[in-house]
Amino acid sequence: MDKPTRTIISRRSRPAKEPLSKELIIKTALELLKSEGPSGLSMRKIAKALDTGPSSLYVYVTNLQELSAYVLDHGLGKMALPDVQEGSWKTNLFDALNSYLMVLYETPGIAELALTTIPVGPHSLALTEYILERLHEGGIRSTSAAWGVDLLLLYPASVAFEQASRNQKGSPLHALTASYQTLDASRYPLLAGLKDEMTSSGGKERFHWGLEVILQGILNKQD
Amino acid sequence: MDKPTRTIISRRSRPAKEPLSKELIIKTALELLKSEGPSGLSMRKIAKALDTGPSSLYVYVTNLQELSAYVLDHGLGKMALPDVQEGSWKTNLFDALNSYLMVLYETPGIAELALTTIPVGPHSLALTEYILERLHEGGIRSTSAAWGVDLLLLYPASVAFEQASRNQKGSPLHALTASYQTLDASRYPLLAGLKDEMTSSGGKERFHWGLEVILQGILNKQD
DNA sequence: ACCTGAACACCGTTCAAGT
DNA sequence: ACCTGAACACCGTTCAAGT
Repeated sequence: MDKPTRTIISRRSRPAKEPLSKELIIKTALELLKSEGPSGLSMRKIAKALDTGPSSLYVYVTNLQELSAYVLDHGLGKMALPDVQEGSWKTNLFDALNSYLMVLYETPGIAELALTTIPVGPHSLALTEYILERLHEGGIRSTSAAWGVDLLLLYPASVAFEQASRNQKGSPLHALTASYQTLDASRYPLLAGLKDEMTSSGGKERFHWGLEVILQGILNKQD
Repeated sequence: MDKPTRTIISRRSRPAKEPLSKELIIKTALELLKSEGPSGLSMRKIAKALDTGPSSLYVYVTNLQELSAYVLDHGLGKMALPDVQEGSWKTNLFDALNSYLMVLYETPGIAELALTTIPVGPHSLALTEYILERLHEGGIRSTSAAWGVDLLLLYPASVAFEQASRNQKGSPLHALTASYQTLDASRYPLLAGLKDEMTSSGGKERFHWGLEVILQGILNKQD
């Protein structure tokens, strides 16, 4: 996350303005994403925050898409992957994915990136590798493992993103809730009957349930 | 929902230019989304296609977000939900989700909407209700059913969206593939070993596998 | 009631020009 | 080599003004 080595440099000639760098751009972008949400992630806003023009950023970064991938990975740096020595493979797997979820909750903009950006970068890869290791320990390997990771990573991202959409005030949540309230019970009887279960985010319990479902399914399929 | 009464009007005075309407706007928007992809879904482009200014659209539609929800639902109108009389609940469930997937494949822009837009509207609701019915037939109900639908709907959308990202040429696919090729086998040994399975889209087989996993998981969890 | 022009406040990206 | 100003080609949304 932090690079404390940098602070030692401190040339006297420049008062506060650090020189531009890829690292600094990514960090600034992530801060903007945290403070302003998805719309904060714009070349122009990042440039302004760094006190330059937008064109200056293109020296360090190819385009916004690439920058977004870096920001995603940088954000994932906060994850805590549990010590392998401590618990069962399953506990560790769940804890890792929970840590992933927490990062996505904390900075909802990252959840959107996780869903729409292809995760390259060391932290994404480390998480994937970690999950593959746990699945391997649990006896799940090869194709099952490869396809399973996808499912296991997708779920937290979508849960976090849905939450984020729900918390936006201007968003279509109102439309959704309104629509569920108005639900024509004769046309959609089951949906109408389950509307409370569907609308409620469900919290930790629901998330855990989903992971269990996926994992049980994977285990079941290969026997 | 739909106002079919309108078609009867047909005044001779206007040669080809239909009068503006919510329906027409949604249809035009969907065509643009099909032909130009996600960037085609813009108020200005829709307006231009309808030979007006963007401000005219706001008479019929609150904003782009709301319009997107309508476009999503309109696109889902092409789904074919299998006749309940014919097959087992499981076959019907899989066929319905496959039909959903096909619509999303055909118009990749819709996949992105499915992932980022809260699905209100008759066709979305009909699909949800249909799935709940099949699950009910299969003995899955209440909370399991409510939470399960979420998982079952999420999966096709993400599969289609991933595919769409993969097929974009300018996209980070290159970066992904390159990154997977360059994968440091000593740092991420399992990932490196599975890179072919992970990169390949896998097609129908993989999709079916994923649905089975989710369904098996749900069935397993409630016993 | 419906439509429009023009404006406001934004975007990403490029490129010639400066230091 | 690095940075910048200015421009290009776009956005969504609003609103006074017209018919």
